[in-house]
Amino acid sequence: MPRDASHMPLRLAEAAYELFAENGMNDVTLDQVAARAGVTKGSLYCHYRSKHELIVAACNHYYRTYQVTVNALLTPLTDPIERLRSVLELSVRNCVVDRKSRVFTTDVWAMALQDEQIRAGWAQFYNTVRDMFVGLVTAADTAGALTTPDPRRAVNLMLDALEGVKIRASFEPAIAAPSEQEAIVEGLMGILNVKEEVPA
Amino acid sequence: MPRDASHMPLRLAEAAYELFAENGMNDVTLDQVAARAGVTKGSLYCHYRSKHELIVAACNHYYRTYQVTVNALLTPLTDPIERLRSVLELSVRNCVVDRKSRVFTTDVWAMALQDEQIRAGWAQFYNTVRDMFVGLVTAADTAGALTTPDPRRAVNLMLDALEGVKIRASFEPAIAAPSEQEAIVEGLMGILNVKEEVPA
DNA sequence: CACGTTACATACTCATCAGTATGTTTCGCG
DNA sequence: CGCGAAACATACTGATGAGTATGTAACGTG
Repeated sequence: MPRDASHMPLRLAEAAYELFAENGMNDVTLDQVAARAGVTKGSLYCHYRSKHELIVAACNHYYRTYQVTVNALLTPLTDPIERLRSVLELSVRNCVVDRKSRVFTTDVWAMALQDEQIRAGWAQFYNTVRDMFVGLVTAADTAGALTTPDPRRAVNLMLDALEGVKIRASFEPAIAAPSEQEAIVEGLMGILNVKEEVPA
Repeated sequence: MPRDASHMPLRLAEAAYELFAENGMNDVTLDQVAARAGVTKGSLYCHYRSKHELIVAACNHYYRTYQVTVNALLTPLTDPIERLRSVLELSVRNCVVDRKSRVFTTDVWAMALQDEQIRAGWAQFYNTVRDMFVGLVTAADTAGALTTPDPRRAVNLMLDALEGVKIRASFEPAIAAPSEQEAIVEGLMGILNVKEEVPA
């Protein structure tokens, strides 16, 4: 066996994610990615056979990182409503503050429209996230902390709003104000927490 | 004055929009745009000085078309709640059914992240749309059809969800089912129609 | 009906960048 | 220790496509 390069694929995927998330996938060359990882394009092609493969790797890296972050946040928490609120606060903060994440996911969405594999990857990631939220809502529901007749539907709408917030944050810097963020979290909680129906 | 070419800028902008909305801006060449408009690239450059200028024109064409469509829908309607619901139904149908609109706006969002002018253009368009919705909600409110303490905030959250639906529609074809669309419209109405607050 | 201006076409340049061909270093293993 | 395989570097190719240079056709005007 030659020298140990088992860390290189991840190293390259991270470098790719960083650059993609700063400048957009179209404006990043493989030379740049290789340079940031401390190698040259020739070496990059030892580990990925095309730019497309590297993009897929960068996506998977992003998905995994998200999962790890959320798990770390949830592990110490036990109160159902606190768990739900914490993830929402994290998510909103992320949408609003983290420009990198916005740039990257927006590019992924755009690319997914033309690319089956990217689309499937995002769909799977999104399903995982949705299942997690449905779990959190159901737990809060059985604990009596809220009442949601159709958790899955409510979670869908709430996640839709969350993605919308991410987009809007690109156009309205004012959204970054703490009071705005709180209000958004409240709004999202409101979507999940269906109160008594008013009879017509 | 030579031959009348006053219609060419619009003609080219329309051709550009069509192609951008089908294949994404990156995958469309100026030769293609010119060809669809029935001219050649040389002629295109008589009316637009760069691809960027053409993209801006395509955006403005899209914005104007949206406004015209909504106005045509609203003109004959008078009942406040019907006006609100109609626009929501149109918007959801559009998000869910019209792939072109999805491809185009997603590309615009991605581009806006790197381009001040595109960003400003979308921001202005979005403000107009938001103001329209705030107007519709306020009208429905004064008519007693719903109760929304902070219309602007509610409209923001509702529009966020609407954009989110557009994204999700790219990954979940099942969303196109009529029952799903109705449920989404109900959800959006729910965001706008804040019922009695439950005291803590 | 010249003549100048503008629309439009043709044919080119030139920069960019994904991908490749080929050489060089590293290092485990027989 | 030397040999082979994998990691890495260097230097190239080739396609693509935005933008340009230059020529021609249409048409209003004096």
